[in-house]
Amino acid sequence: MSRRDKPNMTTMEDVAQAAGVSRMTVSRALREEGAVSTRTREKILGIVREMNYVPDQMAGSLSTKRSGFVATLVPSLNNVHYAEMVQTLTQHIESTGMQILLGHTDYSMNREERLVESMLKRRPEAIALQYDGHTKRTIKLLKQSQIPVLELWDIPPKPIGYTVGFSNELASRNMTEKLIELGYKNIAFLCETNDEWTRGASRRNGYRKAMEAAGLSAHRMIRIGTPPMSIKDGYFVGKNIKQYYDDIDCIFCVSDSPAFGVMSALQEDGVKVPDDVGIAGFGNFEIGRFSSPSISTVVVDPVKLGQTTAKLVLDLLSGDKAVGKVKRKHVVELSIEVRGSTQRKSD
Amino acid sequence: MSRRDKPNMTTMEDVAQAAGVSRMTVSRALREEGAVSTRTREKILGIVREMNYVPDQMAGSLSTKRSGFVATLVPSLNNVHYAEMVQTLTQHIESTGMQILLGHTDYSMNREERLVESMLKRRPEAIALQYDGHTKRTIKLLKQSQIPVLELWDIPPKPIGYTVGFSNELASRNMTEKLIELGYKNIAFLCETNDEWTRGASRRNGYRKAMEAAGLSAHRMIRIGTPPMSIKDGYFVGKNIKQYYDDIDCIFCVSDSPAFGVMSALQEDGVKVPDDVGIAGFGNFEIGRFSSPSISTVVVDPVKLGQTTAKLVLDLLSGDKAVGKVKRKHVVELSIEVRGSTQRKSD
DNA sequence: TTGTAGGCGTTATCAC
DNA sequence: GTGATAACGCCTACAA
Repeated sequence: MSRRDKPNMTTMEDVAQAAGVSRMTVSRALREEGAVSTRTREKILGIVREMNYVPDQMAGSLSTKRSGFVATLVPSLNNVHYAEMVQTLTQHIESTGMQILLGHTDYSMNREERLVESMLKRRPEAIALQYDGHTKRTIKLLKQSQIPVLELWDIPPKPIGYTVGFSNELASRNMTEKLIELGYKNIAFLCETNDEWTRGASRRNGYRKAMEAAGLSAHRMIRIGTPPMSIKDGYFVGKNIKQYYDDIDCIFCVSDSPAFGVMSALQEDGVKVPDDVGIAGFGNFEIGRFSSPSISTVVVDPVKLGQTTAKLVLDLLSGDKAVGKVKRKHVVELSIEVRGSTQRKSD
Repeated sequence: MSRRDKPNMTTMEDVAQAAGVSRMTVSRALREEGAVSTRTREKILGIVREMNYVPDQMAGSLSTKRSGFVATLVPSLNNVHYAEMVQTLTQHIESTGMQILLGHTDYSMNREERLVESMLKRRPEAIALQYDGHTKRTIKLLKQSQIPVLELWDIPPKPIGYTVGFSNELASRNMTEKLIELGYKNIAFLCETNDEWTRGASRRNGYRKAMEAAGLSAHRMIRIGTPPMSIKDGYFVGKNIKQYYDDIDCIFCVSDSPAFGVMSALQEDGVKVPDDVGIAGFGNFEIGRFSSPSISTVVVDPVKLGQTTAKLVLDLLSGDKAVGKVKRKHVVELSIEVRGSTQRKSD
């Protein structure tokens, strides 16, 4: 028998016997569900503490059909935004006694599919995941799961259920317009090669549209590496910038990390930022706030996103009659922050 | 009835009926547990896919007494080290079909206690958590839980069960010795005020011992803020350095973040790093690698730590006869990386 | 206020 | 190779 037997995991029955009552009374006492005399309850709670009894929630859930789980999928934990969002979400969800079941997809739709399936086995009461494209099967599983599905960050073209996010395309377009307004013309866009990453695609589109709307050429597209793009990727591009285009006056990067990398490389080679070349990023990462010059960026607010998501989940699970009327699309605002890396001396 | 009824969540019984067999056969087919004819199995698996049946693992666990969970607690997700460690651990654990149940303590022992209790309700098969002091009750709960307890990162004075980590004190001592070797004498130590954070205390001790061993004074202790210490905290100290001590020639910081902050502030005020003042940090964070100058630091390897932890967990759960002989203390090596911020011109 | 009976969805066990 | 039955530990529903 390869199975580890917990010889004497104390059970509710044990507590009941020690207290001289039935399991039900213990169960009630533990859940502060009115109908227990104060005396009995106190006695029971005393014994519970003494025995360090910890109820088995799996058994409870099986009975109540409420797992107490909210499944959450992010592309990566190793990313301040996702980490912060998850922390915020967790705090709010935990305050109601529920727990987060967390997974990271590594930016892979297939891994996402596997994770969705394995999480669904835990019968979460809701699932929140980043929209970034899903496999057919993922979508089918989510739809059949009978639970609220929340897609986060980017706003999907065809949402499965609820949505909390913003338009990457719009944000990118706004930033590009800002750069144009600042006087840049030969703006390049730096992003990943991997098209599976639809977020990158949205941002690219925003750039392209802004450029075209201003009568500028959007052909300076530099693509390298796979998401998430790193400082190193940016550095490489910076060091070899001439081999891409030699008339660039500004580089808008799909994230702050490569933006920092590009900037460092250019500076090492004597290129002045922002005077010779402007640099902009996306995400408001620490490294762009504290670099010199600091890097202009699109600011997302992961805490806000986490709060909005939490509120939405709790509303949906509240059992309220009004659930049917919960708004399906929730928009979190973005803002553009212009910093030193694009503070061009007027020319 | 406030409870959401999943009207028709398909169950194993449904699959069984559709396949014209009993639940047990479905159960067996699903778990590739030998005794099912190939014909039957294929038929069943076909139906399972068709119906998009997802087994209820809570029910399964109740029966097998194996939850398939490994509980993991870290102080914060918003920290590259912990995030990376968790990702590594997750990947290894997932490959065996188990899942990570993750929580963050926000560096609070009380929050840790609450989390441990709520996780224990899920009957995890093992629990891995950062050692950083525990409440009495936490320790009691962990001991009674009957599952392997792994304390990570720092090595506790009195381990509860297994240990994977390093000695913060030793690492800090080594770095301080290195700084002395580089010619610094009036070395200050910058850390948090909050003593609950034993890691900070260990690092402080290492510094003190190295200084005293070299016949130097360890009185230049700057304490500010609560963990985790931020760039901002460091920046504040840098800006007001004269109000602390005016003869400092080197500042060893409890982490790279404040190290970066101190350095930025000093540089803004015309202090040359490393020539006037050397700066060292702890943790090998990105910001210290890419600052200029780059910041000398103690390098920890979260991936290694995650791997070691995963292997240990899997060994312990393997049901192998040799479990009794598994080593209890696992050490992950640290290294000192000397960078620009302490490359003093010989004097 | 408390207790009894039965079931949640799965698997262990033993019989066929 | 397959099925019937009895758990797993808790909670719902109803009875007292």
